[in-house]
Amino acid sequence: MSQFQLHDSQRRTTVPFVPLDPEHVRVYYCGPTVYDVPHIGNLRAMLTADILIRLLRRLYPRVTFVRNITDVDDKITARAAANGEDIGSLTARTTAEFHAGLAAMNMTPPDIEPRATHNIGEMQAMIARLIKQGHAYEAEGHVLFSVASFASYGALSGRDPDELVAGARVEVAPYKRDPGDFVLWKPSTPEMPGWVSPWGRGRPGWHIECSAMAHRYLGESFDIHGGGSDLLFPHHENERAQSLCCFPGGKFANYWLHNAMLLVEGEKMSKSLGNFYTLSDVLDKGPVEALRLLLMSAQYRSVLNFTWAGLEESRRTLDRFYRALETAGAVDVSGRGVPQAFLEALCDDLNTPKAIAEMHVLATAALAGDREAAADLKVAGGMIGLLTQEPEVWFRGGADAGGPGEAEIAALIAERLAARKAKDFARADEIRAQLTDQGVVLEDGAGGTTWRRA
RNA sequence: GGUCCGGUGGCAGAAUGGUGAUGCAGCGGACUGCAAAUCCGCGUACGUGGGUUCGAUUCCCGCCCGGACCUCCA
Repeated sequence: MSQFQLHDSQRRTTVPFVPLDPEHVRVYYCGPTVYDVPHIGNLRAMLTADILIRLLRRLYPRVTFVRNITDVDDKITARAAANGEDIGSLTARTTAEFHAGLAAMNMTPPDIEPRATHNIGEMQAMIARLIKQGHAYEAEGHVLFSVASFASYGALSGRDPDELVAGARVEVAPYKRDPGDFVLWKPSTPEMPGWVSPWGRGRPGWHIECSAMAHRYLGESFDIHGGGSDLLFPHHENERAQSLCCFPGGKFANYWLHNAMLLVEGEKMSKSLGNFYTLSDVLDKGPVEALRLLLMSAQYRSVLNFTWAGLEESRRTLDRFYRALETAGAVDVSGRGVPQAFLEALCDDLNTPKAIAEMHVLATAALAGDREAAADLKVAGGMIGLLTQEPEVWFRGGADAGGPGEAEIAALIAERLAARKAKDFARADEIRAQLTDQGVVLEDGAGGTTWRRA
């Protein structure tokens, strides 16, 4: 078995991955706050999780993948109000869109997908325990976590708590004992979502939900906790503080994984700037598989610059891979192992660009007639959720493909063949040009004329 | 301002203390009535200034530039 090594954010280095229990690897990922449709930045994070889980499943007998849905949050409340929509309706709709989008992207679904609103009791129990243990305090209807009570606060994100306070630009609420203290529970006005609690009707702070759900489904210690690098501080730092203080006997996450952000045409993409692309924006311009490949074209810890030219290049790369599979014809891949060089690339901290380069090596061999290489290519692609279609479907499109129908194309090809036999090349070229204009490329091969949609 | 990450050929993007992947694009050729696809061949890179070393793109330091986080964000 290839040695899997992973970059751990806390240790700030790449280390061999050693599971707490080799028979059962446990992973927690921060999922979406469901107030809007998924955008390509969300998708990059979700895809990083997907590749991680696919690899772990290849290496270990059992993997539990937990990814939450945050369905109570002030952004949700605000959006629902802005839409004049019921909160439950908004979260149900956006959750469904999220699921549909990830399914379209061929992403591995989580084994458990807990919702914050279904775990309020777990959160309240943790908060009560933190208060009892002296790590949290009540103030003006809020419950706050006391940063000063946790000696290693800042260790995950590499921040010095004292400097944090000095440089803090946050507006410090007067009831905080320490500017770095963060909310575990906060009071709700009657029109806001709220739950009865020992501290009054209120709602949870952002960070406690993940601590509570991770504990409930994975226990006090688990293997990997992941999310976007923007979550490193304060979200993950705070989760860690809460969980370790609540359960001092556990170690919470053993490895922390953070994917880098996405740029769009060289610029930062963010909801607040409003320059983000949703999945459907992308699908208007290219096949979903091309987006999937594009998001894997940079290693997850590198900033990825999303461009339309990049999407097109990814589509052409898939053309090449599918061409290689088409050239080989039907190959038997049942029981076939994952190609070693490809697997080793993934085992090296999920080095997807290198893995894709190995697929190119296989494609080159397959194009030269090596059917074993074609089978390897198919298996490698399948492992990372690519090359799942038949080449014919990729090139010619399914029943819903636009442009001229198959019968029409066949008739034109027949007419062109007759013209060529009669040396009427003007008419033959006219037909080719006509089809090219309609997005259909003709290819004259030894076995006759074939076609594909450009 | 603080903390952290990164700067590789026209583009994307890996590895590496000593012949620098892979793909796209470009150029030349083969094949084709013309194309497409494929095949063969070619070219081009290590932000910058020092240091360590027999030798640095690779290690160390300064500088410049870009990005992330510090505030809702994947």
